[in-house]
Amino acid sequence: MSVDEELHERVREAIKSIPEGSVATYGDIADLTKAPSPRLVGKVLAEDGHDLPWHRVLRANGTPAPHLAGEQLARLRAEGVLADGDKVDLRRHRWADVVPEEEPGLF
DNA sequence: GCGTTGACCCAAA
DNA sequence: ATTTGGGCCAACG
Repeated sequence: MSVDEELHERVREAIKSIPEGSVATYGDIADLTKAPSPRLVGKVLAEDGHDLPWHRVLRANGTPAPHLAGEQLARLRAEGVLADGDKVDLRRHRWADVVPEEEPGLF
């Protein structure tokens, strides 16, 4: 297995792990999977994201990617994730609960 | 090796 | 809030 393929799988796994009603940013996934860059996450989704809950992946500011905005927002709305216009409340829905990162105290 | 093109991110103006 | 510019990584011609 090449490193590239493992990364590809890790990214997919991470996205599969996003619980319903929660969302994550490309940057978060990239960080969790140790991806070299968030762009790679986008590429993976573009190529092999058809069977993944890609609609739970948003950009850093809480807005979905331009071309998917309509579909993505519709799906999220169906899961109970309401958005103001195109922006989703990351503070509310961001997937940070089950992240295995060490928590430096609080705040 | 170089220029282009992305489901990106951030800081500054 | 929007635009601009820089950084980022991989794939393609």
